[in-house]
Amino acid sequence: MNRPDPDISLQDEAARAGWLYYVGGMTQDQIAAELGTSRQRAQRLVSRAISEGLIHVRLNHHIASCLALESDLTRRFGLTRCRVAPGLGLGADPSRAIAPTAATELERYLRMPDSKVIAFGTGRALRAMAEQFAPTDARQHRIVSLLGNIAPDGSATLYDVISRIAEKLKAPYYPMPVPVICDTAEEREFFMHLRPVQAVYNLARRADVTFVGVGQMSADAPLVVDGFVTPEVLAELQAAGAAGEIGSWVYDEQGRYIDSPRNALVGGVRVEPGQSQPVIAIAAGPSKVRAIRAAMIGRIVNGLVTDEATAEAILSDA
Amino acid sequence: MNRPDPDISLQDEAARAGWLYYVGGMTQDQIAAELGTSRQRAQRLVSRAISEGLIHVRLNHHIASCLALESDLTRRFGLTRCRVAPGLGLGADPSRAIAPTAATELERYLRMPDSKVIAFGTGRALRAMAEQFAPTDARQHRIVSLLGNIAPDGSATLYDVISRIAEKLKAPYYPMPVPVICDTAEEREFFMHLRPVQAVYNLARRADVTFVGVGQMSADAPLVVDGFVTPEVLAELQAAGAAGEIGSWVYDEQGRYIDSPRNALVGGVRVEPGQSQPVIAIAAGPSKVRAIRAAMIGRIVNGLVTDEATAEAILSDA
DNA sequence: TCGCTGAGTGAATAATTGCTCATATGGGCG
DNA sequence: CGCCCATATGAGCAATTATTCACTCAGCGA
Repeated sequence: MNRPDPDISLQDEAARAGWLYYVGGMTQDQIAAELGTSRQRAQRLVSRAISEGLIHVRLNHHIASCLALESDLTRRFGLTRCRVAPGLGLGADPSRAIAPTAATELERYLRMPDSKVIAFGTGRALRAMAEQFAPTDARQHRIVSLLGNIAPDGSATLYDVISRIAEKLKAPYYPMPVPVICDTAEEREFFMHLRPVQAVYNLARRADVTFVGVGQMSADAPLVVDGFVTPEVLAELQAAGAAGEIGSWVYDEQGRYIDSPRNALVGGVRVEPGQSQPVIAIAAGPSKVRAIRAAMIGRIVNGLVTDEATAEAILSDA
Repeated sequence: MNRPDPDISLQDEAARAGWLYYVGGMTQDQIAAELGTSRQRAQRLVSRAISEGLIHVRLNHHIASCLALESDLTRRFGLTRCRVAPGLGLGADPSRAIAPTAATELERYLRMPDSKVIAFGTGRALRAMAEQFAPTDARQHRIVSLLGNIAPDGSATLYDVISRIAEKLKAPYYPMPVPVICDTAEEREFFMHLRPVQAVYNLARRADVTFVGVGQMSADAPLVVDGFVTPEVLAELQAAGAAGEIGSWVYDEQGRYIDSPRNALVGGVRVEPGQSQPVIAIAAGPSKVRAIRAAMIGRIVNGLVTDEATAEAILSDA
């Protein structure tokens, strides 16, 4: 990722190949000639340009049915922002489908010339968004994490959405140096009262805009998959009426945070319902329908980026 | 272009096919299945999505050599903005190469929340830009033309860059209802003193940002190609030291407007040198090198979007 | 009504692309 | 010093995509 020279020029070459291919509409043979290399290599450069996210493809047309869903959702749940991306069909990863749309939404805020505090949760969808948006110089903003970055096993790599984003923007960023989930209430107290944690905490609470993922509470819950809760605890939460989770804080069908000892151990900021600033959920997929709807009912979030199938499901069940 | 229903849903379908193809990475067979149509048709939808500009491809990586050229140009000519797009190789239309980059530049201003007056010249490059940028709701801005829109033969179609842009933005726009080039000085006087013309004129003069094309004065001059001046007049202008033209106003090697009777007949606004607001030239191609350099020397423009080959040529001759 | 035009369609085919495999290269490490 | 692993390369081939062609059909003016 950051070896000094050869990698840089390789990226340059890949970017150029991608440019010639997609913008110039040239064939790989022509590109090979242009770059003075073999067709093989040209092909590999182009595919690298895609896989490394050097090339962006966006849709420049609001498909009517998506627009209709957006306005239905906005009306139904009183949202301030709503974007529905066309679905990619069954079997495709919904996170990927919404990533470009989410990235566009993020860029809206990044363009603003005055300094904003932008807060992020975690999750696949946010990561995909982070990979999609175009690097800009947006150092006027501050990027802050809502969640602790200390995982149970010590590895923090899974959750560095914000560092990726901040690097692309050259903006200062504030990770939350606490465990995602503490072992005891005392431990949580201890961490949350540390001076630097307080600073980040306050920054995150007064964020001008917040982007969050939404976790479902079914068997495939990210909390379980990523090892933050055991299946047993999940069962308890389900019994207590859990419908979804945002930043590890679990809420019920009405979007009210549930009163569980488990919630009391979560490090990081709890997104409070009914905010006036935008709180935008980036989430899609059949298993998340219930969780997303509950979050909107409880007004934990007031904005949504999702895909067509999910939007339909949310509306039809409602 | 605007038949009522079938065309709309066709565009929708094309957009969806393009989305599935480029974002979803699906094969045309899969798309055909998804859309319930033949592979043939899927292929045609995808290619339509491209040709109608529904799909946008952008490069998410600053190629090192382009960055270097940008900073060289900025330093050398004291520019406020400069973007250099990677070239598309010999034989390709340079306007197309710079269009996506120019569109990105335009979008920078469109995102601004407070109302701006944005002025446009004409030309192939601007047209290409207009086709590339993403429609947004930016009705806070006003779009104004620098040039007259009455062509010698009465046809105005070639020069409706601004209406296309304004439509995409749903923004109000102000064409300049005067001839591009008047027959006599009296005619020009007459037109320019009409009340509505005055209004547009004043709007254009105080534009917050201006985008212009740059015309060369060689044998392939756009002024001649488009029939605004005869080859004889061109020869006169060349003899008078003409180096280039912006909005039909002809200037010399030092970027000073030349004192020719021909210039006195041009309808529309003359972009004055040394503006503090951004005046951005969108231009590339070997034959324009001299014209672009002169415009920057004379500070008629203080920003530039061009391609690699042109940037190199401008710097090497300087 | 008829014939024309222009856009759209499927089939066939040519061109292009992506993948696999066998092989080379080169730095790190015992 | 030599081995090994990771990575890059070119060839060949299968899959995918673009284009051409012959045909249909709706719209339209004579």
